Amino acid sequence: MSSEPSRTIFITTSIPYVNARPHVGFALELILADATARYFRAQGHEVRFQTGTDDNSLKNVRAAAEEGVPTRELVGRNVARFRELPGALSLSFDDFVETSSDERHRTAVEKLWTACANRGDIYKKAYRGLYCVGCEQFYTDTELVEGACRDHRTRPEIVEEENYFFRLERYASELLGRIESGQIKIAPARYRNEALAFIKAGLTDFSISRSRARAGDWGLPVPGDPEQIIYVWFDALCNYISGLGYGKPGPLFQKYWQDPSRRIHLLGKGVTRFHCVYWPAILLSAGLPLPTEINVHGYLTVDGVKISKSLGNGPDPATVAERHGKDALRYYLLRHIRAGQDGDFSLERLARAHDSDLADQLGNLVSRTLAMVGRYRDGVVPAAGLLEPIDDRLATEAGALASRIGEAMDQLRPDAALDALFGFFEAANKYVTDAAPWDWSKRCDRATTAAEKAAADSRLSTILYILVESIRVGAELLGPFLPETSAEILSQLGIPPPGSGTGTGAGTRFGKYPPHFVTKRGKILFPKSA
RNA sequence: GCCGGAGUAGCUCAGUCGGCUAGAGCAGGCGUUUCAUACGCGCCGGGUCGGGGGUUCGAUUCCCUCCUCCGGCACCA
Repeated sequence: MSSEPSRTIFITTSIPYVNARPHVGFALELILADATARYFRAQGHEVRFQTGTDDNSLKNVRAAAEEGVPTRELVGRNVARFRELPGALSLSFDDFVETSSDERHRTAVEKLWTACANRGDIYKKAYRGLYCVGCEQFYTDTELVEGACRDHRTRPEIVEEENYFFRLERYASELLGRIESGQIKIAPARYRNEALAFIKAGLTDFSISRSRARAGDWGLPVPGDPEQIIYVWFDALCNYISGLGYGKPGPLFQKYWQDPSRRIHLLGKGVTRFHCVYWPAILLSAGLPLPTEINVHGYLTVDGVKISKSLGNGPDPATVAERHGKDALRYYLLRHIRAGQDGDFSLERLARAHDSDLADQLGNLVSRTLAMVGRYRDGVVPAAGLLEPIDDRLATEAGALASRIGEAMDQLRPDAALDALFGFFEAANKYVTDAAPWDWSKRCDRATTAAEKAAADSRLSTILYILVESIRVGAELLGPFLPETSAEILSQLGIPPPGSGTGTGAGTRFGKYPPHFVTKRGKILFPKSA
């Protein structure tokens, strides 16, 4: 195996606006990103995984107004809920950008604006629109009901204000080329097609500022024109580079934005246009590198019903994780919500996945194996003797696992990776049945000659070794997806925690771990409730 | 309206360039093992592959049409 050169990877989630507490829909994105980041780290890449919150959204202002609290207060309260997520969901992000309070962000946005302005891509133009005073919002004709605002039943007035515009049109052909050539890889393909169709339909310059009044006096002011607030999308998209210190470029920005092998954005299908069109155009204008991959996931329904932040019908991921287990939640979201597709979240299905996949297949496999090592070998893993075909088959499958998972993860497909992993655990369970170690133990006891006893004993040892080693390899590979479970299994196998022992990469190779280490039967994995 | 997806066993979905008796997982039924978290393993799926039409020796897979659902074109993870 040739060792791949170590490469750096930058991976982000989109940043949600914080008008409410986080729900499972966003947890999906965080967990997808986390598993991906952990996977690449385990592969020896230098990874920086960043997330954050979109504090400056007008939706936050509205939510605060409805509650009658200052925007700052509402944002602060909800940001805190998002910040609790890493512990609750085992997230391993390296940085968290709060757009309303992070100095790095403010300086980065200003710098980005200035860079685009210096390029001649920002200009002032009158914006005319139908404005509802009650909503403090502009509407298009189609959003109105018989010419009136549906909330206030009043006819909006025509309001005109000067805004700054971004010369999006200038970048149409360049964007087209970058996407068609695959320099920006957009997956699934339908979102790539949508972006292309959108660009081909003709791009028009878009407004990137609001009057201070229209922005609810919330957000970042335009450099040199404090009466204008920067449009929240220009602001929010910038978070990706502000966390790397774009405002004051240093080694971090160089390493993870200028030079990395991959810049990966994970996002939901609702915000593809901003990421596939606006954001790359802004970067082109500022003379910066573009994302290499834009990976789009679908939306979650809950028991078949659309999640709505304002309705608050999205389950709180922290609560679900606490009640059903973090790894059970991670597992459900990573495997049973198929990559790039919409999916349904239900506690029943989560419970079913927990019981039949995690407890019965994986947990029980570990349990029965350690029980046999305990009973037949006093907890000490024996060395293998000669391998029979049945042993070879499982060993071969174990040996191929890493590359199968690698193929899936290179396409950012944790669901496919877990398919492979759990298919392997299933094979290991079949192996137990077929190899029937208990038979060899009995044969050992009933043996009438020393040679017969030795043969049976050796066969039993081989089976146990194959089993333990299979579980070990599986557990190593499980790490990015179910970190706690992985660590617990390795610990029960008597393997020292990462950093002190098996290391990465080679640790997923079958047959590498030496025998004679002592297992420590621990707690039941995924205990079932009833 | 235009563009793009999707409609396959009770549920969730796979099905490469058209072709062996259309598959998997879950749920359910039957059987079986005993190392194990009553867990595992084996067997059981006659489903008009949304409807209709067409091309073809032959279509779930190509073409047309219709129906249903969803998304984009009109600032939601």
